[in-house]
Formats: sequence, C-alpha cells, structure tokens
Amino acid sequence: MDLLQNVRISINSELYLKDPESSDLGKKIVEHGILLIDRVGFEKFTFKKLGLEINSNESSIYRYFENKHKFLVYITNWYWSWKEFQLSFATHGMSDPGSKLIKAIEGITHPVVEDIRFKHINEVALNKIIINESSKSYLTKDVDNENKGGYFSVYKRLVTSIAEMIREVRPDYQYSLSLSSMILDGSLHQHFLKDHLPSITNCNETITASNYFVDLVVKILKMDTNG
Amino acid sequence: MDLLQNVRISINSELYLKDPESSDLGKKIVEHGILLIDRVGFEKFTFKKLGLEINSNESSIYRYFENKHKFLVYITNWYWSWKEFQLSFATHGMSDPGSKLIKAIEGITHPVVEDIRFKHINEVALNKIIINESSKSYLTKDVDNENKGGYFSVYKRLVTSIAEMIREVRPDYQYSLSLSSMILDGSLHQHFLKDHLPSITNCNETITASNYFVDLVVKILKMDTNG
DNA sequence: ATATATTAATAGTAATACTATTATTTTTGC
DNA sequence: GCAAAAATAATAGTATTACTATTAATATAT
Repeated sequence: MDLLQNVRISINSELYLKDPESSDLGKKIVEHGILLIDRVGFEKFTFKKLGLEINSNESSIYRYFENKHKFLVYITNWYWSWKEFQLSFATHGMSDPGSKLIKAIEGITHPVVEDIRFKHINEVALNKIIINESSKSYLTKDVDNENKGGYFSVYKRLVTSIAEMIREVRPDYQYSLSLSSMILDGSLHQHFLKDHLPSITNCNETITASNYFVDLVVKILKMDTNG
Repeated sequence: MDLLQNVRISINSELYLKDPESSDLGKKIVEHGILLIDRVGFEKFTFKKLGLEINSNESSIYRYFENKHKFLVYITNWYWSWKEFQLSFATHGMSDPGSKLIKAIEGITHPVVEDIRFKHINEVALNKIIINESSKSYLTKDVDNENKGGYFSVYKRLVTSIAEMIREVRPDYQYSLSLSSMILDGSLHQHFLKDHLPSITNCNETITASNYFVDLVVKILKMDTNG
C-alpha cells in the first residue's frame, strides 16, 4: 500500500462555501479554474467563462466560491500547503543544518514538476499562476482583514520554517525572516523576469534561479561548501 | 536662480493620448489620480470617480489616458524616472565604487519623502502605490507587447545602472542583474510586509529595510566596511 | 418511492469600462 | 473684438462583469 496515496491538502474552510474536494463538480471547478486562469489571466477570468468550460452553470460555481478573489486565495493556499508538504518530506531526517537549508532553498526555487498524487491539479499551470497572479491575492485594500482571517497563514508558516532553518545555520544572523520571505517572493520574481524581462536577470535555462539563491544564501551565511 | 526648478520628468508618449503636463486639467488628473488610487486601491479606482473628485468629466479624462492601466504605467514610469534622477544626483561625483553602491541602495530602499520641486505629485502617496499596486502594471498577459513598446524601459535602465555599480565593486560576481532586480523588487516587498504581514519580516521602525539590504549586499560582495 | 440535497437554468441588477455625439466654454490668431 | 479652433463637459448608450434571487430539473439517500 502506498502511504502517499492518502495525502490530502486541507484548506482553511473560510475560503469556500462548500468544500470543492467533496464533489466531482467541486474538483472540476478547481481543475479547470486553474487551467483557465493560467490561459487568460486572473483579470479576464470569470465564473461565467469557467461554467462554459466545464459545461456547468455560473450560479453553480457561486455555490462553492463566493467570488474569484477567494478562489485565487484558495488555490494559492493549496500551492503553499503542497510546497510545505514536499519540503518537510525532502528535508526529513536531515541532520546537517547547512545541507538541509540548501535542500529547502532548492525545493522552493526549482521549477515545479507535476505531482501524480493529485490528479485534478495541474501543478505546472498552478505554479505559473503563483508566479503571475498570486501577489494579487494580498496586494489589496482588504489584506489586513484577510490576514486576521488566516488567509495567509500557510504562506507565513512556510516563511517561518525556512527562517528557522537559517537560524540553525547561523543563529546570530539578524534578518532570517526577511531573508526567508525575500527568497520565496524573489524566486517567483526571478522566474517571471526570466520569461518576460530577461534583460534584467541573470537567470535562464543554464544559470537557474536555484543557482542564484543558493549562492546568495551561502555567501550571506558564510556557509562552508565542501568543494 | 534655482537650477533644479527646471527639472522635468519626461514620460514615453505612448502612455498618454494628450500630455497631462501640458494643461491644468492634465496635472489635476495626475495629482488626484495618485491620491485616489492610494485611497481606494487600483481595482476600485475608476475614471468616473476621478472625474467626480476633480469636478470634471469622465470623458475628459479619457482624452488624456486610454484606460486606467496605462495611467498606472504612466505614474509608475514617473516614479522610477524620479528615483533615477535622485540617484544620479546623490551618487554624482562619488569615486569609491563601494560607497557609491551603498548610497544607491540606501536611496532605493529608504522611505520616500516629499519633493517640493514637483508640486502636483505627492511622492509619498505615489510610493505607497508603487509598493501596493505597481506589480499589477507588468503582471498581465500583455507584458511582452508592452515591454516591446518600451513601457518598462525606465525601470530596466535603473536595474541595469545598479547592476553596473555592483560589477564595479566586484567584477567577478555572476549575478549582478538578479541581485539588482531583487533589491528593487524586494525592497518594495519588505516595506509591504512591515505594514501588513509583520510576522514574516525583520524590518520595522528601528531595523529598516535599508539596514537589511545594505548588510545583505556588503556580505554578498564581501565589501570592506571601515569600522 | 419520496424527501432531500445538489445542480442547472433563467432572469435581473448595479457597476465597470468604455465609445460616440453634441453642446458649451476657453483660447488664440488676426 | 471677433471668428475659428481647440478643449472640455454633458449626455446617452453598449457590452461585460460580478454578482443575487428564484425556480426547475436531476441525482442520492433512506
């Protein structure tokens, strides 16, 4: 029996009216919602178009999600939960803080590959959404309220975990949280630049964002690289 | 005579239909447009509301700007042109590459203060827009076209200038462009976190974003700090 | 087999993001 | 000082968006 079969990403129930994982329609909404946002962008994405896409009705989608903003927050949370899970799996049992931190940074900065365990989620499309659209989920006038409602707690927990790994390597480093949050956000930004404004990044197919960020962290924390 | 009196920020003429600097109404549109976006956020901002605000008509504003997206790109360009000007002024004549770079990074990362030379622009409000809304100007499906049209050339030039300063300090550093673009974007991000998600940043009123980024660059480039 | 829950269909609303036309006011050139 | 031109304001109209409300049809569970 494959233990991983039973992995489930659970999401703050404030973000939906009816759990999309609880029905076929719900899963279809999430699956094709991701594909549609990736295709047309968040601004042009509407529940009406999504309804057409899945041969369902706009009003049926509204029974799962209040509005498209909450849908974006929902899939963003899914993504970071999934990343968090991957990370704890990849670094589990590692005793050397240095290698553990580097492993974590590589996990965060590397391009995403599909995860067959979640059939209705296209992680590659979702990752593109995270790069192009996810900042729109918090760059709003409502951010303080939504923060209180726990909308960003998964993301914050991930930043905190990596900050902890940083402090395990270098306890006297003053800026572990800022460095950690900068790596998460900066990695998305460098991936965006590589695709759209390549003249202002050194990252490309050969020099990866991973290379850049690992080098950065090694230098800042003055880590030994045995080689 | 004050030489600075004659400073003018000139903006890519593709971004407007009629130069807003050329009339009182145009300046009023820019002035109150900035204040209104700062107040209600870019999503809720409309030309109709702006018309009401300045006792003018929606259709009159449309004679200056095609749409609100181009207005955002316009004021973003204004901001980066202004920053670029400030920076070249502040670092002018500095011969030591190290102090020059640090001066530049401080200029980029420090909170903005009002510039009396531009009466119709509230730079503090504009800076808040840059932090909260400016990424929406390039996180669109049209970014590649708009990039070809030169919409982001000022920003790219600024990234390039700072990357050059980095290479003057450390010519063998491989990632000058990525580091430079990360400082510009990351600084806005840390300012945002300080105001809205303070649990995932070390930046606050006493430890500034400037402190963090100067320390970061000094460590990455292994710069001598005489002290 | 019927009650209950779920989904689909239809209709409707206020607001958005514009365009087009006409009227009025302001500027300017002579 | 007056006519022509330019700029602005007012009005009206459109397709789309982001929903809400109601009713009808279908699936499911006991």
